[in-house]
Amino acid sequence: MNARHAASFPDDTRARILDAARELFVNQGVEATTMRAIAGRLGVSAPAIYHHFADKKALIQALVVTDLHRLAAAFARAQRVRDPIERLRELGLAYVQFGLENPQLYRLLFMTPDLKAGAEEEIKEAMDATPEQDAYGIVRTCVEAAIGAGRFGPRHRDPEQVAQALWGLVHGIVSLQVVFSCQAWIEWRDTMDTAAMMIDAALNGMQQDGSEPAP
Amino acid sequence: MNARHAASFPDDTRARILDAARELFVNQGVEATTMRAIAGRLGVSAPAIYHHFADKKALIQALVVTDLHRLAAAFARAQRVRDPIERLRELGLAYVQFGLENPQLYRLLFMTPDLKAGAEEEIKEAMDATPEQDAYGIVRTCVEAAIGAGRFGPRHRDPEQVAQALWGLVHGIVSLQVVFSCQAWIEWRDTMDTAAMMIDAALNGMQQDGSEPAP
DNA sequence: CGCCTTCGCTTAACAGCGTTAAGTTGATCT
DNA sequence: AGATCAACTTAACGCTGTTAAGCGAAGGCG
Repeated sequence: MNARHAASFPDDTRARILDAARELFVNQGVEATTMRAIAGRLGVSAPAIYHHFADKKALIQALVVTDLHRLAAAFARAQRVRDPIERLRELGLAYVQFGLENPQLYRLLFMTPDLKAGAEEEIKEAMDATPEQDAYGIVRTCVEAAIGAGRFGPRHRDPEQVAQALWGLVHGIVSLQVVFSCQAWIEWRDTMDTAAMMIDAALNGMQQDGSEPAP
Repeated sequence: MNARHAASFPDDTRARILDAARELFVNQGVEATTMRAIAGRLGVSAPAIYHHFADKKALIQALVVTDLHRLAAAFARAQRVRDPIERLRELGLAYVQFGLENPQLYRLLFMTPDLKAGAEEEIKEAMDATPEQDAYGIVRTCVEAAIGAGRFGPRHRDPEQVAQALWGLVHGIVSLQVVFSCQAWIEWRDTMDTAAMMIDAALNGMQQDGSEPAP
């Protein structure tokens, strides 16, 4: 028999490391979480992790690739909306809600530079392998549908650019909140309200021509 | 005489520490810059810094308070535009340009959480002391002018909310670029173009009513 | 069966980090 | 002159991510 010995599950150690790391990262942040803490939670020593991941960066990257799918999953309900403009609106709101509900995970996925520096290939592969879980691809496809239906003005014919602009819009509103919410010198309004207002304004504005509105 | 001895300038050491720290932070990032490296650049030992700043966080915060004014300075040209809507557009473009030209400084100012956690009071004081250097205040004032002139639709009567939404819009576009520009699986468009397109769309959208555009 | 490789893990250790403690120097104040 | 204090030094601490070396059990193979 070439089955593994039944001391425990196949190679669940790698998966258990990822789970422990995710929990600690989400609860106390990435850089506040030490390799020793992750290992300690599993009852193993810190260097044991290095048998499964090259270093801390690789561990984080593996988590990022995995959890990018969670965002796409949060898009499920929004994707059922028929009208492409309405669908874009719902996708944007779902994005903001995802970020507000998982601020530390959001930080990990979208606000940590240098992190994805060496993982381009893996991310691309993960996206191509399961396109229904590629959040950016979902948005771009939706933009393409809106453009194809003639819903956008002449300045908004490039799906890539429009998708990037809309992503930037919602990402900015979420990440401002993540970074500055503790700053009381700004009278913060409810983030979901602000996001809804701005998404509607942007979508409305893109449905007009480039012509000036009445002053 | 109660004048200082003339061995060197009054207490320029503190200023020299800030300058060295800024240069290293901007060139290699905050966490890649060590206290020993900052001190070494001045020819002093690392603990010497602790006579001028409580810890690394305080050093960074002092730098943030100082350099927030640089952004306001970048707003100077845009503020000369008469029309409030046009002025908002130029402010947004200036913001994006500032971020793209100083990506590491931008990261330091606007993308580093926990950093400003204990510095609320100082930032607020710095803003109140020199309101013409309060970048957020400039934008909010401009939004108030646009609202006062009746340029915005009924859903956009709250200057604070509109200012936050517009800030989020430009911040998102800049920070996506800072974090994801190295990711080649996205066909990035020119950031300034994307920003201009989206700023115009949002401003246009806010100038309409909340009514639906023609499908 | 006995050897021997390989895997998964251990303990020990290293270099580097931010930071603190204790001592030294030199200018200033009384 | 003697005390004081700021500004700095060197030495060291505890922590980090990471590497080196070794150890025991599992499994293939003659």
